[in-house]
Amino acid sequence: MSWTDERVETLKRMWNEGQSASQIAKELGNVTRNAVIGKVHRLGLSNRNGPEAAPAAPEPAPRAAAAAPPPPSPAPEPAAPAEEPVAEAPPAEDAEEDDAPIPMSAARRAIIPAGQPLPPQPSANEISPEALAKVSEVEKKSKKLSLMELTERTCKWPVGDPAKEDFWFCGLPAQAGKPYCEAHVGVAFQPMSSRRDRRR
DNA sequence: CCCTGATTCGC
DNA sequence: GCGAATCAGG
Repeated sequence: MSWTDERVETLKRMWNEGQSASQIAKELGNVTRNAVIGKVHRLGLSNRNGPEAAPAAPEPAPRAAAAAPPPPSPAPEPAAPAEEPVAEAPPAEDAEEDDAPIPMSAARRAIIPAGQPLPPQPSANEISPEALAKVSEVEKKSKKLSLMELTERTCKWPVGDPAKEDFWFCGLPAQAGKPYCEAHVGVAFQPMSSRRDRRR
Protein backbone atom coordinates (compact mmCIF):
# COMPACT_ATOMS: atom_id res chain seq x y z
CA MET A 1 0.00 0.00 0.00
CA SER A 2 1.33 3.43 -0.83
CA TRP A 3 0.66 6.92 0.31
CA THR A 4 -2.25 7.85 -1.81
CA ASP A 5 -3.65 11.31 -1.68
CA GLU A 6 -6.48 10.10 0.41
CA ARG A 7 -4.31 8.33 2.92
CA VAL A 8 -2.04 11.31 3.26
CA GLU A 9 -5.06 13.44 3.85
CA THR A 10 -6.25 11.19 6.61
CA LEU A 11 -2.80 11.15 8.04
CA LYS A 12 -2.61 14.93 8.13
CA ARG A 13 -6.04 15.29 9.61
CA MET A 14 -5.53 12.77 12.34
CA TRP A 15 -2.07 14.00 13.17
CA ASN A 16 -3.34 17.51 13.56
CA GLU A 17 -6.12 16.20 15.70
CA GLY A 18 -3.53 14.94 18.05
CA GLN A 19 -3.95 11.28 17.29
CA SER A 20 -0.96 9.14 18.01
CA ALA A 21 1.02 7.60 15.20
CA SER A 22 -0.09 4.13 16.16
CA GLN A 23 -3.71 5.16 16.13
CA ILE A 24 -3.31 6.68 12.72
CA ALA A 25 -1.54 3.60 11.48
CA LYS A 26 -4.31 1.46 12.82
CA GLU A 27 -6.87 3.61 11.10
CA LEU A 28 -5.12 3.60 7.78
CA GLY A 29 -4.33 -0.04 7.94
CA ASN A 30 -1.49 -1.87 6.28
CA VAL A 31 1.01 0.48 7.80
CA THR A 32 2.98 0.57 10.98
CA ARG A 33 3.29 3.51 13.25
CA ASN A 34 6.84 3.85 12.08
CA ALA A 35 5.62 4.32 8.56
CA VAL A 36 3.26 6.98 9.77
CA ILE A 37 5.91 8.78 11.72
CA GLY A 38 8.30 8.56 8.83
CA LYS A 39 5.73 10.04 6.53
CA VAL A 40 4.88 12.73 9.01
CA HIS A 41 8.48 13.79 9.06
CA ARG A 42 8.84 13.72 5.33
CA LEU A 43 5.77 15.85 5.08
CA GLY A 44 7.44 18.24 7.40
CA LEU A 45 4.68 18.33 9.95
CA SER A 46 6.46 16.77 12.80
CA ASN A 47 5.12 19.47 14.99
CA ARG A 48 1.43 19.37 15.48
CA ASN A 49 0.85 23.08 15.70
CA GLY A 50 0.69 25.79 13.11
CA PRO A 51 3.31 26.10 10.41
CA GLU A 52 4.96 28.94 12.24
CA ALA A 53 7.11 28.11 15.17
CA ALA A 54 10.19 30.04 16.18
CA PRO A 55 10.85 29.02 19.73
CA ALA A 56 14.56 29.69 19.40
CA ALA A 57 14.95 27.73 22.54
CA PRO A 58 18.46 27.18 23.81
CA GLU A 59 19.14 23.67 22.62
CA PRO A 60 22.43 22.65 24.13
CA ALA A 61 21.88 19.12 22.92
CA PRO A 62 22.19 18.76 19.17
CA ARG A 63 22.06 15.06 19.67
CA ALA A 64 19.59 13.00 21.54
CA ALA A 65 16.64 15.25 21.12
CA ALA A 66 13.49 13.30 21.41
CA ALA A 67 10.79 14.92 23.43
CA ALA A 68 8.91 17.47 21.41
CA PRO A 69 8.68 20.73 23.28
CA PRO A 70 5.31 22.40 22.91
CA PRO A 71 6.22 26.00 22.31
CA PRO A 72 3.57 28.66 22.65
CA SER A 73 2.15 29.26 19.26
CA PRO A 74 1.21 32.88 18.55
CA ALA A 75 -0.89 31.65 15.70
CA PRO A 76 -4.66 31.84 16.04
CA GLU A 77 -4.69 28.09 15.93
CA PRO A 78 -6.54 26.65 18.85
CA ALA A 79 -3.87 24.07 19.10
CA ALA A 80 -4.69 21.84 21.99
CA PRO A 81 -1.81 19.43 22.43
CA ALA A 82 -3.02 18.85 25.93
CA GLU A 83 -2.82 15.13 26.21
CA GLU A 84 -2.69 14.98 29.90
CA PRO A 85 -5.55 16.14 32.05
CA VAL A 86 -3.11 17.35 34.58
CA ALA A 87 -4.69 18.90 37.58
CA GLU A 88 -4.29 22.59 37.40
CA ALA A 89 -4.75 25.25 39.99
CA PRO A 90 -6.57 28.13 38.40
CA PRO A 91 -6.89 31.35 40.32
CA ALA A 92 -9.83 30.33 42.40
CA GLU A 93 -10.02 32.97 45.03
CA ASP A 94 -12.61 35.56 44.46
CA ALA A 95 -15.03 35.16 47.29
CA GLU A 96 -16.12 38.72 47.43
CA GLU A 97 -19.29 40.06 48.84
CA ASP A 98 -22.27 39.79 46.59
CA ASP A 99 -21.86 43.47 45.89
CA ALA A 100 -18.70 42.95 43.92
CA PRO A 101 -19.76 41.80 40.49
CA ILE A 102 -16.36 41.03 39.12
CA PRO A 103 -16.41 39.60 35.59
CA MET A 104 -14.19 36.83 36.77
CA SER A 105 -16.35 34.16 35.25
CA ALA A 106 -15.89 35.76 31.91
CA ALA A 107 -12.16 35.75 32.25
CA ARG A 108 -12.12 32.16 33.35
CA ARG A 109 -14.31 31.19 30.48
CA ALA A 110 -11.78 32.76 28.16
CA ILE A 111 -9.31 30.10 29.18
CA ILE A 112 -11.25 27.62 27.19
CA PRO A 113 -10.21 27.67 23.53
CA ALA A 114 -12.51 29.33 21.13
CA GLY A 115 -15.22 27.19 19.69
CA GLN A 116 -13.36 24.81 17.48
CA PRO A 117 -13.48 21.18 16.55
CA LEU A 118 -12.08 19.87 19.76
CA PRO A 119 -14.40 17.09 20.68
CA PRO A 120 -11.84 14.68 22.05
CA GLN A 121 -10.41 17.34 24.32
CA PRO A 122 -12.09 17.22 27.68
CA SER A 123 -12.03 20.57 29.32
CA ALA A 124 -10.07 20.82 32.50
CA ASN A 125 -13.32 21.75 34.13
CA GLU A 126 -15.89 19.50 35.68
CA ILE A 127 -16.33 15.86 34.97
CA SER A 128 -17.94 15.32 31.68
CA PRO A 129 -20.95 13.07 31.83
CA GLU A 130 -19.22 11.10 29.16
CA ALA A 131 -16.31 10.37 31.42
CA LEU A 132 -18.54 9.23 34.21
CA ALA A 133 -20.50 7.05 31.88
CA LYS A 134 -17.26 5.61 30.63
CA VAL A 135 -16.21 4.82 34.14
CA SER A 136 -19.32 2.89 35.02
CA GLU A 137 -19.01 1.14 31.72
CA VAL A 138 -15.45 0.22 32.43
CA GLU A 139 -16.31 -1.12 35.83
CA LYS A 140 -18.18 -3.86 34.10
CA LYS A 141 -15.08 -5.00 32.32
CA SER A 142 -12.80 -4.51 35.26
CA LYS A 143 -10.47 -7.30 36.16
CA LYS A 144 -11.57 -7.07 39.75
CA LEU A 145 -8.10 -7.38 41.03
CA SER A 146 -7.25 -7.64 44.66
CA LEU A 147 -4.80 -5.30 46.26
CA MET A 148 -1.96 -7.73 45.88
CA GLU A 149 -2.66 -8.39 42.28
CA LEU A 150 -2.06 -4.82 41.32
CA THR A 151 1.00 -4.14 39.29
CA GLU A 152 2.51 -0.96 38.03
CA ARG A 153 0.53 -1.16 34.87
CA THR A 154 -2.86 -2.00 36.23
CA CYS A 155 -5.48 0.54 37.01
CA LYS A 156 -5.60 1.08 40.73
CA TRP A 157 -9.05 2.56 40.76
CA PRO A 158 -10.98 1.17 43.72
CA VAL A 159 -14.46 -0.10 43.13
CA GLY A 160 -16.95 -0.78 45.81
CA ASP A 161 -16.65 -0.61 49.55
CA PRO A 162 -13.26 -1.60 51.00
CA ALA A 163 -15.07 -2.89 54.07
CA LYS A 164 -17.14 -5.28 52.08
CA GLU A 165 -16.46 -8.39 50.13
CA ASP A 166 -17.31 -7.04 46.74
CA PHE A 167 -14.44 -4.66 46.65
CA TRP A 168 -11.85 -4.69 43.95
CA PHE A 169 -9.56 -2.63 41.86
CA CYS A 170 -10.23 -1.87 38.26
CA GLY A 171 -7.12 -3.64 37.06
CA LEU A 172 -7.48 -2.66 33.47
CA PRO A 173 -4.31 -1.74 31.60
CA ALA A 174 -3.11 1.57 32.90
CA GLN A 175 -1.32 4.04 30.76
CA ALA A 176 2.35 4.70 31.15
CA GLY A 177 3.12 6.54 34.30
CA LYS A 178 -0.49 6.95 35.26
CA PRO A 179 -1.98 4.92 38.08
CA TYR A 180 -5.28 4.47 36.35
CA CYS A 181 -6.66 3.26 33.09
CA GLU A 182 -7.69 5.69 30.44
CA ALA A 183 -11.25 5.97 31.68
CA HIS A 184 -10.35 6.52 35.29
CA VAL A 185 -7.61 8.97 34.62
CA GLY A 186 -10.33 11.25 33.33
CA VAL A 187 -12.08 11.50 36.63
CA ALA A 188 -9.20 10.76 38.91
CA PHE A 189 -7.42 13.92 38.03
CA GLN A 190 -10.50 15.95 38.62
CA PRO A 191 -8.90 19.30 39.38
CA MET A 192 -11.70 20.84 41.35
CA SER A 193 -15.37 20.89 40.94
CA SER A 194 -17.02 24.12 40.10
CA ARG A 195 -17.41 24.79 43.75
CA ARG A 196 -19.47 27.87 43.87
CA ASP A 197 -18.05 29.45 46.93
CA ARG A 198 -21.34 31.09 47.60
CA ARG A 199 -20.23 32.51 50.90
CA ARG A 200 -23.51 33.23 52.52
C1' DC B 1 5.94 -3.83 30.19
C1' DC B 2 3.05 -0.74 28.02
C1' DC B 3 3.29 3.31 25.23
C1' DT B 4 4.96 7.82 22.67
C1' DG B 5 7.62 10.30 18.78
C1' DA B 6 12.55 10.92 16.50
C1' DT B 7 16.20 9.43 13.81
C1' DT B 8 18.95 6.61 10.92
C1' DC B 9 19.91 4.21 6.85
C1' DG B 10 19.42 0.32 3.50
C1' DC B 11 16.29 -0.27 0.16
C1' DG C 1 10.29 8.24 -0.90
C1' DC C 2 9.74 4.53 2.13
C1' DG C 3 9.71 2.25 6.64
C1' DA C 4 12.09 -1.29 9.93
C1' DA C 5 15.28 -0.88 13.32
C1' DT C 6 16.78 1.68 16.63
C1' DC C 7 16.91 5.31 19.90
C1' DA C 8 15.15 8.26 23.70
C1' DG C 9 11.76 9.05 26.74
C1' DG C 10 7.04 8.66 29.88
